[in-house]
Amino acid sequence: MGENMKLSDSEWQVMNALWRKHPATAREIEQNLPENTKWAYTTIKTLLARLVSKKAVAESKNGNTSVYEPLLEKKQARKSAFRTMINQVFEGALEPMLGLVAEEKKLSEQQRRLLKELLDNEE
Amino acid sequence: MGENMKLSDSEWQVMNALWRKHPATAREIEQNLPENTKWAYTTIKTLLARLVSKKAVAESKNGNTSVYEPLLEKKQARKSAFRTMINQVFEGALEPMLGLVAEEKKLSEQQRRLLKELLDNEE
DNA sequence: CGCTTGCTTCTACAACTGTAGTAGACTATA
DNA sequence: TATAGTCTACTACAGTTGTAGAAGCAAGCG
Repeated sequence: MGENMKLSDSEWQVMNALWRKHPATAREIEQNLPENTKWAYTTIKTLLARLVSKKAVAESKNGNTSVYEPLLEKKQARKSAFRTMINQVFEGALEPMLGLVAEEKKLSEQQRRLLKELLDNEE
Repeated sequence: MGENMKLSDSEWQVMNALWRKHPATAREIEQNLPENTKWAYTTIKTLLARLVSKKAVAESKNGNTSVYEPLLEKKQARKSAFRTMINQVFEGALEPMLGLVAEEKKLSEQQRRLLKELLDNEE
């Protein structure tokens, strides 16, 4: 079944908004987009239509208004994007990616130490 | 300078081959593509031309033959793809991504334990 | 009832991608 | 020198993506 779904950058924005709150109308989705994302309303509708035809989103009517619901699950989508990246960007190896994680500012010393350890007794 | 480089799927394949061995001619790159990737030679040339115009790759001539060299560094490219994914797919948070890593088959029990630990003493 | 508002469906259109084919140039070879 | 092989530079062309405008229809308002 529809697992190997490929979302474009803009589609991710919309899906993220929809996962955040759903079911949702296009207007509500608009509200849930990141601050810096300002699209014409019809742009959002276009993206939604594309997602519907991909079967990533379900559309139903409440009167004249469309109400959207994710069909694709967030976890599923994330996992698939993650795998794709590991394969394409890191040529299938987790370690180099974890190496980048270890460089992240956000980590505490504690975490960084654990991650190092994890990577070390790798080789 | 040119850091926020965006590579397409096919371009990643080419860059990976080029990083693996360089400088390289188009023929050599062809050799270094994954087994399952069989492109017409001119397809590779087209992709290389696009990468050259993006300044991800440098082209020089050896006689009549073009020789390519990466300009974009692998680590740089990886980091940037990684960041993009964290932001777009994981909405800026590392932990859910590490959660996926923890589910990976490839990890040893040992590693998985460390990763869990790392994630736990998070919040 | 005509106007404003809000939502919908269609249509648009350029840039980017995936994937080549073609024709011209040069070289080694029979 | 005619022929085959290998490059290169151009051209092609459909599908995807980003981003939206236009026009049509229903509901509330004055």
